[in-house]
Amino acid sequence: MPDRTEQPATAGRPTIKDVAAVAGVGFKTVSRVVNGEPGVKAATADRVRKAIDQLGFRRNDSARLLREGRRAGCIGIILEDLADPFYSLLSRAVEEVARAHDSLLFTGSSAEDPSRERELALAFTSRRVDGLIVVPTAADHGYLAAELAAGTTVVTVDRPVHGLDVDTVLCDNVGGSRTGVDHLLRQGHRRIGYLGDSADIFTAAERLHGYRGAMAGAGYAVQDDWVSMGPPDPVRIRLALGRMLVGRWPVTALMCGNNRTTVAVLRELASMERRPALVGFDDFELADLLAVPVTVVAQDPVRMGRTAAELLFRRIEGDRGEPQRIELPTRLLPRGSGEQPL
Amino acid sequence: MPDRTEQPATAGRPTIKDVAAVAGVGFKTVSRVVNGEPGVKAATADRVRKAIDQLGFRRNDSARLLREGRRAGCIGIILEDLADPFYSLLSRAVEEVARAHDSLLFTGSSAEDPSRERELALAFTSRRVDGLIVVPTAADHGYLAAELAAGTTVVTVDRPVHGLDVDTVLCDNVGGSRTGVDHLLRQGHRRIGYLGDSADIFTAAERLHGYRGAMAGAGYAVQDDWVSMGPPDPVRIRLALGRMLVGRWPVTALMCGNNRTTVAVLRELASMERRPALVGFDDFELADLLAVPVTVVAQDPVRMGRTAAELLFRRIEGDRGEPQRIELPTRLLPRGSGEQPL
DNA sequence: GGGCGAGATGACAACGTTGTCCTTCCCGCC
DNA sequence: GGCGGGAAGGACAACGTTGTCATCTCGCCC
Repeated sequence: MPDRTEQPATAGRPTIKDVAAVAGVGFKTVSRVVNGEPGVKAATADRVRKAIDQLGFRRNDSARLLREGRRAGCIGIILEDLADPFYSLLSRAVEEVARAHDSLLFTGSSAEDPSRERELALAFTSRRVDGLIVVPTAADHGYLAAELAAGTTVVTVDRPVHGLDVDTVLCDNVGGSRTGVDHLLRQGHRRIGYLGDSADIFTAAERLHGYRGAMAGAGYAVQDDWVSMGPPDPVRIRLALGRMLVGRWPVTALMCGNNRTTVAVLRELASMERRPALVGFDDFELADLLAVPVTVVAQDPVRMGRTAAELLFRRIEGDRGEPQRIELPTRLLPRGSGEQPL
Repeated sequence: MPDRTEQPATAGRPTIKDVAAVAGVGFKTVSRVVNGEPGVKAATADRVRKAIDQLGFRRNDSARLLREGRRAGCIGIILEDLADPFYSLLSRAVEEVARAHDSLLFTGSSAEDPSRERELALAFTSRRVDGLIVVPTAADHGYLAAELAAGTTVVTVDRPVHGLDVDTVLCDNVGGSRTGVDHLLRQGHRRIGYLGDSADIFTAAERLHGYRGAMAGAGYAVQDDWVSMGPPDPVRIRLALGRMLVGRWPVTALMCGNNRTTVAVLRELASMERRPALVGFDDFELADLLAVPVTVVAQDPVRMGRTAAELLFRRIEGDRGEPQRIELPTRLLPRGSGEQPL
């Protein structure tokens, strides 16, 4: 029969004091055993271990980390939407780096809502996370400056925050977009439409900028109707495409500003007769297996996430160098949709 | 000029004691102001608030939650791979429910490695998370039983754990798979191949079971060569397809066991001449826009995640009813690939 | 036999909060 | 003037750990 010499004082999980009572030692001795510190006789240690097993004790890391004070052993990531393949790949890469640094990962989706981003960031810093990776929404980030001043390590990824002196990992938005549009121009297209995300989002604005630059560089004017910026809402996309594709001089090619937009556009085009050439910013799964494989300007979300996380941990571990702004290259992947005859 | 009457004792973030020193009050008074408790004169409260702003104080929630002891305000989710669209949708839904319960979310990918799952689960419970949502790997879960006994609330999702008495949210794997195969049978197919994930994964085994049941139910034998189970590795898939599609009596249709497998199969088929009919388990983005739109048996990862999270929080909030096993329905979405002529 | 050093162990403070309870002060009333 | 009472605010313990230091117990050596 099991001998219950003592039983834990509380109803919750046992503490080292409960273990100590059962083992008949001082609670500091239990702490020593748990942490493998020297200075405990083998016999005593055995007794303690037996008590630990009997009670199912597990050290409370929150209490330990509070006491130790140095690090929390976790970081937080705030992004637009965890369900977006781009961000889920990015998160996964961050998670991997965190794991290598014995750190856990809080995730939170801002849904592009500044107040929600703020709420998440403050919740994370209130837990005293060691650092924060943020895909900043298009809003004032005064609150982040305050957290920064208070000592929270922050890295922004995918987008910068204007005026905030932190490490930032971006991709070459302007150049990538320009590359895509240049590619279409090389195929002979002159009337090229642009569909992008809301213009107040950094990446969207930058990529639009790249498009305009490419068009201007080649000496072609851009008509107002050819540009449509906003969330990847099917109705908006349909209307915009309608405007671009009708009339005497419809666009013959489209540049799409991100993966969500590209997919929405493809879906609309599927039920239309026109088949404009198309280049999308961001790669996406199955792009190569569509009826017309989609040419894209690919970024590397895994590399982006990994880079950001590595920067973050370097800071956490004490690096005090100048904040870095890393711009990752993009790659044009011609697959068919961007090489359609005029 | 700013009057620095006092300065915080430590280099780290200020505490209520630092605030108290600056405001010239006892630290309990600061606590009262921070928590909006009554019993503080307006003038005193103002002084405290000023000190809070001056120092950039933010309450340490870890310390608060340790002291309060009731809940940690966070849960953890352990899944196979955060980057898998199925799981990222599921996580996103969990996140949303957590948010509604003022809870943060730890995420961790097990990569189908039992020791990694265990490591994550123990790291989470060591932080005393309020609960755990687990997509269990195919391994012994004795350690989880111990956590359960110690009072951690656990819900498993997508797969059950044999012998563990916890809430579980599954989809109708056998029925869904059967529906898919029946659909192919109705089109006149008799030689139907099956490609699934490693057979030690619960869902993979169940779906295989559904396939065999459908075939047997219709009175058709299954040849050994027609079944291939394993990770969605391109080489394995290619070899398996090779075996199925050559010879005098090649299979005329394929059932694929999950989204990863379906995508891998589609990729291999793209470079082959044969075009067997195909039904996939799990829906995936763009399935409807492929050259041949893919017929799938769809589950609802968002609903699955939401259901699991709601169950979890019901438990956390005190529900002591019998553990539930919820089986969500699947839906056949005919799109073309499953309706190909024989 | 007494002193000493080393190893084993425990007592207690501290981490940053909140809960409990006590003290102080002021006011009004008899 | 004494007293009751309520508001304001502070002292202190506690949450579950770890760090610091004191104590205790040997065995050993002179």
